[in-house]
Amino acid sequence: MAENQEQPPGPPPSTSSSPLKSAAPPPPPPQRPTITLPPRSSFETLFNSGGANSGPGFGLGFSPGPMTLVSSFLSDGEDCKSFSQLLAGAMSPAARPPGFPQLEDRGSGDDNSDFRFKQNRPSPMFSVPSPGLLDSPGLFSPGQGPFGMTHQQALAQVTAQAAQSSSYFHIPTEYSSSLSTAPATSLTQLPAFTSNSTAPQEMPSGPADSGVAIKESSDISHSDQRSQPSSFTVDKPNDDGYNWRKYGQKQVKGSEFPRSYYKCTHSNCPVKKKVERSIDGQITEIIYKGEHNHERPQSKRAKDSGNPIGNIQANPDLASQVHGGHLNKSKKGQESSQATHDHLSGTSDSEEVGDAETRVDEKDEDQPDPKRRNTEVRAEPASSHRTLTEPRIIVQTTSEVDLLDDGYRWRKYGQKVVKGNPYPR
DNA sequence: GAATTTTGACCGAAG
DNA sequence: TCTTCGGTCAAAATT
Repeated sequence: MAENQEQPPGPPPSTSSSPLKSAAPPPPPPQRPTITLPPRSSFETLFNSGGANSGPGFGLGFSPGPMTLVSSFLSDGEDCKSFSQLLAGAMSPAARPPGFPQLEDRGSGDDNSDFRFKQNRPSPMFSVPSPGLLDSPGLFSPGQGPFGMTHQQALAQVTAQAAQSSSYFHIPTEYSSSLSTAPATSLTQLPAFTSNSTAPQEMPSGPADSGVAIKESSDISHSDQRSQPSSFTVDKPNDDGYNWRKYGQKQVKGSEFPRSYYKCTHSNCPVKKKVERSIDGQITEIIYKGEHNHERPQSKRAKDSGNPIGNIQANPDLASQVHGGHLNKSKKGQESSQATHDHLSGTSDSEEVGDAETRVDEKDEDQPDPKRRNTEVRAEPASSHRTLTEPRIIVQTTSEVDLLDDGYRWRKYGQKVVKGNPYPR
């Protein structure tokens, strides 16, 4: 993570839009305020912090004070500027357009080739505490604007937000103590996706996979993945306890990352999932479709592993709580509800989240197969800066519900006999 | 030899 | 009707 954030936001190579090339070390920007995060990652800290006070595996004592977080941003800063300076630099509209997350600005010469990079990458400065900071009405309220407050106020805001964000990383005792012992079924509630989101959603409720592996990917960022033991790195999309077979890969337009298509290898199991991952293997988006019609196969790793991580890997519900779900529970809850609110209110113009959901949902619900009804649940930061460490999770369930009996009124506008399908659409 | 992954081609939907 | 694009297939390659 730190590496990512330390990555100088210089202009991309002039002629290529390749993300690989864009990762090449550009010359350091001369005057941009940069904040170098401590080498210890949040995730690593999570597992190591607390020392004697922390529980096994997960740092029960991990609850850095707000100033710890704030100061951690500053302590290793290359420029050793004052916080006020940093704030001024980071928040200056002269240096930052309203979108703000342009600390990784590729420079004025940047063309659209890397727009996704800018769009999806978090601000290095604020990605660690929480992208929620980006949504802080105090810091970035469009109404007030970044200059509606003094630096002291901004500092207070950041401090408060950091304190709030620190709670994201606090794992309740019951979770941490049950990590190695709790059966999968004991943690079937889906944080963030169910408890806090008010969006119309239909969580998978199949016999075996009521949770539909909300998250199996590592939320560990780049440097985290490198620094963590291999058991921490969940780089295969089949670590949710189910067995998947990749049946395709495609470069999707609009995405710089290839999308992989997986099927559940269980016989007659219709579940598929699409995984988008970045070049370095980090999952940026997962879309589940369907429901497992079988029990989750026993994970060898889960059985063999004595450490809680093994169980986490085999337990997507738990993983979702530890990797993303609980760690991001509050955050994602906010984000999800925010997105939902924006979606429902139709007033948001900041992000395609709501609209995209609507589009996809309607599209899916309008699928020709009358028995198919897909509900998509996305957990995505309300801010438009989905991070690599927070892969977008989309769950599309397929249930045996009559499409035409979904409470809406549908008008048939066409029918066609599809080749290979005896039934007209 | 089986299971899995890779990859180019194909198909259908949508504009 | 044509083009584009996402999803899937299936043969080859790999594990």
